[in-house]
Amino acid sequence: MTPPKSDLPQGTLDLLILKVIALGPVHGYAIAQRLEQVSRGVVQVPEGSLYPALHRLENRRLLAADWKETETGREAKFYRLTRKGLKQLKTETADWQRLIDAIGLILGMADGGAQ
Amino acid sequence: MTPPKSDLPQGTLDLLILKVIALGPVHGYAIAQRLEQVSRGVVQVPEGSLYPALHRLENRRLLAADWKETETGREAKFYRLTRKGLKQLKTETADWQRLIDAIGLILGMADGGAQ
DNA sequence: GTTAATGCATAGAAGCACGAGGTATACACC
DNA sequence: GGTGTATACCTCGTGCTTCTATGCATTAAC
Repeated sequence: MTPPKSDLPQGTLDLLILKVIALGPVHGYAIAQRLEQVSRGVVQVPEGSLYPALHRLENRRLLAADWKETETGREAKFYRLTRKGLKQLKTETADWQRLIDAIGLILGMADGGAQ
Repeated sequence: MTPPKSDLPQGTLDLLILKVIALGPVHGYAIAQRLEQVSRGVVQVPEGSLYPALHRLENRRLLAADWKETETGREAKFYRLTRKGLKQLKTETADWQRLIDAIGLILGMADGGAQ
C-alpha cells in the first residue's frame, strides 16, 4: 500500500544531486542509492532521469568528473562539485526554501472553519 | 534585483489551484491574485499557465464551472471543487508533504564537518 | 554459462510552464 | 463619442524536464 510516490517536481532533481555530490565525490549509481536511502524510499531516481541530469549539470560546468576505481574494483565515473556548482547549490537551496515556505502559506490557508 | 522567482515546479500549480478553490467558488483571474497575495508575491501565475491548468483539471472532472456575475457586474467562470477534486486535493497535499519532508532530510544531510 | 547486481548511456514520448498574442466587457474621463 | 485602463477569458508554439524502455559492459555467484 501507499506505493512510495517518487515523481519529483521539475528542477528538484538537480538540486538533490548537487547536494549529495557536495558531501564528497560519488559516482552516479551511488547517488541514486543515497537519495533513496536517506529519503527512506520516498525519492526514487530512475537511471533514465539520473544520467541525463548528470550530463546536464556537467555541461553547465556545475560538475566535473573523473573515472576511478570503486572499492569493488570497477571503473566508475566519480563526480565532484565545481566552485560554480557549489554556488549554484547554495542559490538553489535558498530558492527552494523560499518556494516551500510560500507554498506552505497557501496550503495552510484557513478553511473558514469547514471541519 | 532578485526578482521574486515564480517558476513553479511542474505539477505544483494544480495543487495550489485546487487548494484555493476548495475555500470557495472563485473565477480564474481571482485565483491568480489570491495565490500571489497569500504567498507574498513569491508565487506568480501567468495566464498562459493558469487557464490551461484550469481546463486540465476540469477535463479530469476535478473541477466544475458555472458562469456567474461577479460583484462588479461582469460575467466570469466560477470554479468549484467536485467530490473527486476534494479527494484529489487531500491525496496530493499528503503526497506533497511527504515529498517535502523527504527532500528536507536530504538537504539536511550532515556535511561531515567539511568546512 | 546463465543469472543477478553493478554501472553507464541514449532515444522517444509525454507532460507542463510560459511568453506572446487575441477577444471582450465595464468604467472613468475628457 | 472616443480613449484608456483594469478586468476576465482563451490558445498556440516553444522549450525544458522527466520517465519508460532499451542497450551495453563488467563482476561475482550458482
